[in-house]
Amino acid sequence: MDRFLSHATNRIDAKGRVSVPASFRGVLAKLDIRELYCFQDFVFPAISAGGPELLDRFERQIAGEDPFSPQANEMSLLIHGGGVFMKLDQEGRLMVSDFIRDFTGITDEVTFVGRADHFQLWAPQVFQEAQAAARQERRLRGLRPG
Amino acid sequence: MDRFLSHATNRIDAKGRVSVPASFRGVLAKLDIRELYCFQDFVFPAISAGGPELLDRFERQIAGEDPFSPQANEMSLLIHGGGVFMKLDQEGRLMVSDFIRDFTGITDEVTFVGRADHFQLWAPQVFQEAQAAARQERRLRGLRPG
DNA sequence: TGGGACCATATGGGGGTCAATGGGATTTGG
DNA sequence: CCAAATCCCATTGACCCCCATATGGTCCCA
Repeated sequence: MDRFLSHATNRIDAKGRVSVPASFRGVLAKLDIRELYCFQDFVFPAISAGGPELLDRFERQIAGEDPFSPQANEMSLLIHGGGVFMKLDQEGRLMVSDFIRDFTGITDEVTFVGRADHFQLWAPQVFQEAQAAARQERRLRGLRPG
Repeated sequence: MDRFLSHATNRIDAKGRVSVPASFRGVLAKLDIRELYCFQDFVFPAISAGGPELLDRFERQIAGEDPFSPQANEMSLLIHGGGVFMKLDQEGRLMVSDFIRDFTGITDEVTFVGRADHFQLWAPQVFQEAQAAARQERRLRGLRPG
């Protein structure tokens, strides 16, 4: 597998760590990603995580604008100020910091959600509801799959 | 790490000092920056800090304009009149002067915010609000990553 | 076909290391 | 000579390396 798919929920231990699903770790290994760039998602209350090239992509987008413009400044505030590099420990776990908890509402469990070229960290219940809402909206618009 | 990333909040002690996050100090060491050039941000109520070459860059931009133009005059007023050099003490702390407090509203805690080639000092709550506003604006514009 | 060996993943916790913080002592500058 | 800044040392707590245990699934063989 070469992309992040499906979702899984894992428990946070007493030290505040959580295991990244093995299938996701496999993708990370395959893409040779050793450090995760994590940032606060622009739409959902979730943390998005992917390789450093995610940040590169954002920075290229900024570079296209006037560097002194308020738009560029705002964008930097989000992707630099709102982003972190994180490392997994030897067992493939990551620390669930306040940076993550405050933004997502995560307390004792994390739902990992695959998004092809990156994955996300959600509070389980929030994810369920967002998914249900998305399904509902799709139904209303008549955009059924198949 | 070769650039300033993420954010962290530290407490100001009884003597008015605050620790610069270790990850930021690591970047400073890597770039061999011993003295910080600090100035009042052009957009947000925050103090920006970086190496002396930041000032050089501003001065080069001024040099490119008519030296007697209102723009050049204004720019100089901001980067010269609104800028200072600061040093860290042996433990990597800096004094939070009135220069910083008055402009940012900082009282007893400082949020350090990475901005790639420099970092900023914010009042924690002001930063939270500015970031939320930036995210909201981005959402309205419909600019998704990728 | 059912039981059990085997394996991979998730989880728990000890202990060392380093960063953040607090405060006394000394120097510096006005 | 006084106030503020800096040096130096101590304490606390968070994070990370390392090893141990639990849990669930698969495969093989009787």
